[in-house]
Amino acid sequence: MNSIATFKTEKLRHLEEGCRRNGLAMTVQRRVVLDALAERTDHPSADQLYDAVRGRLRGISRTTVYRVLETLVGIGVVQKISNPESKARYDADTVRHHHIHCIHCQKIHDIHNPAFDQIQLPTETEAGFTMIDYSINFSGICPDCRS
Amino acid sequence: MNSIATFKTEKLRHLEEGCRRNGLAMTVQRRVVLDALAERTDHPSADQLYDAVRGRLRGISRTTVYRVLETLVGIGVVQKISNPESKARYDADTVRHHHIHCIHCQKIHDIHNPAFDQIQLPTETEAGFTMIDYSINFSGICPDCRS
DNA sequence: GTACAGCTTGCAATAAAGTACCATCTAGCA
DNA sequence: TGCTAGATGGTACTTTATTGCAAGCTGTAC
Repeated sequence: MNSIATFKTEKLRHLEEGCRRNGLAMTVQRRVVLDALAERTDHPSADQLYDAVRGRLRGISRTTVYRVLETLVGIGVVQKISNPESKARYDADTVRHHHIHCIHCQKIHDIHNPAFDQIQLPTETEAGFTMIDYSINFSGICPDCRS
Repeated sequence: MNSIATFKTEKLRHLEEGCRRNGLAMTVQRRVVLDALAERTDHPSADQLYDAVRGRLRGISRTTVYRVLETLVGIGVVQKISNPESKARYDADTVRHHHIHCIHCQKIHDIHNPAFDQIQLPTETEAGFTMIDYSINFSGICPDCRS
């Protein structure tokens, strides 16, 4: 019943494998940042993650958190979420899923619904892009903001 | 054959109506910023738009461009595009359409394809959000970056 | 276990993107 | 034409992100 713990273990293996494949070191910082991200579903920004991580690894620097996140994105262990705010938000879940964001408070919630995964991904658009993946961005108003 | 000119005229009417409805003034700055945005399809950032607009309205300030864009978004004449970069990008096209962005150069291209507009928009998700709209974000590699 | 090479980190400085404040100016209206 | 609310310009500042470099740590070879 501890699905977060399972997910974290899985992500850690993902990180080990990614580091090995890319000749990168398995540092404490990389482990801790990934761990902190994997246990939340609110798609935090780099600074939010920095705040969370400072408590558990004294002395870690803000720069490192930014750099680690970029590295994790680079090796595919973490993804950056598309959002209309002016800052990066991260997600440890890298399998295709979708998001709904509240237009008032900018909260982002996951949508795992197989009905939305049936979109026919064209191999080429009219603009000549090579398609890789897609994700649906729903916009709406969250329960907290509806009052 | 001058569809950009037609679109600009249409947007200008849209702006007039939006200003009237909201008790806002029709300033030159608002007109020029909207005009500059309406003639491009590359979803520029506020600073890119500032550069474009400086040439045609001497003395316009960066602050004003940022403010005008927020106002235009507020009255629904312009929209902010969801993107994984850490800056806002704007679009004068407010009817539902989708985007593909190049993971290398961050170029964003429009996708107007009725096949992608058939998604069944649930009235409520499991998270209790009230749904408003959606947009599909495709990711891929653009022709220029494929070399 | 020790030592080495190279990647990583921390810190400080800097850049980029966005916001706040306030005096001045302008659009819209009588 | 003159008045008034609201908008702009300019500056200062905040937030978010990036760069450069010295010191430190990871992974490997012995």
